[in-house]
Amino acid sequence: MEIKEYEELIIAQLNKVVEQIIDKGPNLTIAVKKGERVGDGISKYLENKFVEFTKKHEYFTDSIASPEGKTKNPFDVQTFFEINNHRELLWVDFKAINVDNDDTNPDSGTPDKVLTLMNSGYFYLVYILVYYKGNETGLDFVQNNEIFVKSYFLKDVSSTMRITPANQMQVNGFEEPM
Amino acid sequence: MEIKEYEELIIAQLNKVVEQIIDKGPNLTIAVKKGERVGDGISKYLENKFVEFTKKHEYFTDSIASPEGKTKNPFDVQTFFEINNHRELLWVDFKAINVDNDDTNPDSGTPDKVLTLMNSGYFYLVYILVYYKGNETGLDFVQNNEIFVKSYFLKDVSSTMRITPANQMQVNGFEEPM
Amino acid sequence: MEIKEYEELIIAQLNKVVEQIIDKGPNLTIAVKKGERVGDGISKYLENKFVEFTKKHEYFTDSIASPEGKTKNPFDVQTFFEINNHRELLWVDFKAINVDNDDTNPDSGTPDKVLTLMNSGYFYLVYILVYYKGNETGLDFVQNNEIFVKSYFLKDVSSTMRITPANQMQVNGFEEPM
DNA sequence: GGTTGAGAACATTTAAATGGCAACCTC
DNA sequence: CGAGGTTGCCATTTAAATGTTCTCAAC
Ligand SMILES: [Mg+2]
Ligand SMILES: [Mg+2]
Ligand SMILES: [Mg+2]
Repeated sequence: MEIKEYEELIIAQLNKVVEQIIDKGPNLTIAVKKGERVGDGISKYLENKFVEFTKKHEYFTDSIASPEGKTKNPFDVQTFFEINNHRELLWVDFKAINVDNDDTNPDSGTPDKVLTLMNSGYFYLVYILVYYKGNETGLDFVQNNEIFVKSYFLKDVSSTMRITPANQMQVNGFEEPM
Repeated sequence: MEIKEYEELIIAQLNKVVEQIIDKGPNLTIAVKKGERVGDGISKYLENKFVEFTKKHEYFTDSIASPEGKTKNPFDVQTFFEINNHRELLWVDFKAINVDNDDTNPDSGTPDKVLTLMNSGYFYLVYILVYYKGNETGLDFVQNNEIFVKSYFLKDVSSTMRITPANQMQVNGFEEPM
Repeated sequence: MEIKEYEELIIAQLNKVVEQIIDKGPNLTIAVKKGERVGDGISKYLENKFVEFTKKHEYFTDSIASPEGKTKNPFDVQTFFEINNHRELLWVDFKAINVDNDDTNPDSGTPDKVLTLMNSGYFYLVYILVYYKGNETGLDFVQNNEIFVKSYFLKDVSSTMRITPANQMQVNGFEEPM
């Protein structure tokens, strides 16, 4: 299999898992007041669900969520993508975007962890973006450009990516990957 | 009145307002999973209550909460302390500390806003610390060293205060002011 | 001395300082792609040089550059113009214009830009325009209509001008608008 | 005198928005 | 061509934890 197909398969499978999570539970009871940001709670929800939904999966194995209380953990989910005796480690970073706000440029991880990951022989850091809106009692996952979930690899991030003084990669939440 | 007494009166009155808020509503329905940080939601709650509780107040007037959606606003609450025809503007910054966590060193505002405030002829930036713990359905405000609320002025902050690369003042949440 | 002459002298002296800066270093190693803007970098360069070049100066004293990171700072450089025991505070704002970009038009376009800003409530005293072009390794300062530097003297800063707690400039204001 | 442990002090990382400004686009 | 609005790009600020390093005291 070509590398390109292989990578596309990973992305497609990740999208599918998270789409299923959203499909089974399209709203959460996490309250969102206007202008409030609840990324932390949404991420924890998706992390746990991801692990649950990949307990038995055609491609993903050994998924773990970011450990409780580890507020500086380098991944939200770690999982392995397995195909034809090849086993690829993935670090997933969820981004939860409130589409009622004007714009967003989330911190996207320290660049240092890219090195950590590569030194351990792996490569793939993946962002998974989800979109939401507050309602009276909590929040709904919603579509952006007709999709609920957008996954892409750090290696494909837009060239407008930059490093902030806090040593975080940063890229606009609506910027297309390459 | 001496400056010292005057300042002590401000602090005592601030503590009293927030103690009353907590007394009337000692728990919130904001869910706190272990290791999660819900400072944003707690701050918004306290901001609105502070405004409500100082609508008619012996000392505080014209309180306003941080405007909705302004995620970069320099204060959580702005209020005026009035006594003997003297009117003092205060900028309040709430800090919500989860006592189940090991430690905390919250970002405490950009140092640049100190100059902004001074240029406009004012001086008093106040931190108001509250403590909480998650429970099954939400959170309880709790005591730390037998107090629910600790207020102090930026000018009295511990000398261990430092500036982070993100241009935020930082100080340990349990550090005593001078 | 007439006001008009006085103002012309200030402008002439400002132009001279910046012309000297450009003369001593006619190119920078700041990379410029077409359509990109590097105003920030050029401004920082000119600010520091301006302070350096007016350390000992016939007319300018006590020059300071804008504090690092303060985007809301009302000036790029603050300096004092001294003549005959008269001391005038000047706030300088640099504008860097890439002549390769589509909008650039000599003479009339640029002053309009400046007036627009002024009408929208900005209050800078002097704008100093410099022109540049990208090259292979960085950028060159260039002439526009045979001049390297163009300064516009806008209007006096009223003594009632101040920065409000909401971080806005205000003239003749009484209460803080939010 | 060196080692260990504890505590203090500080650095780093995590959650995601708004705000500013030059360049571009449209009429 | 000019005016006005929009877009793209980046900087800054906001929510609060853990983790590392240094210092000092006790053994
Ligand atoms: Mg994440
Ligand atoms: Mg606060
Ligand atoms: Mg400028």
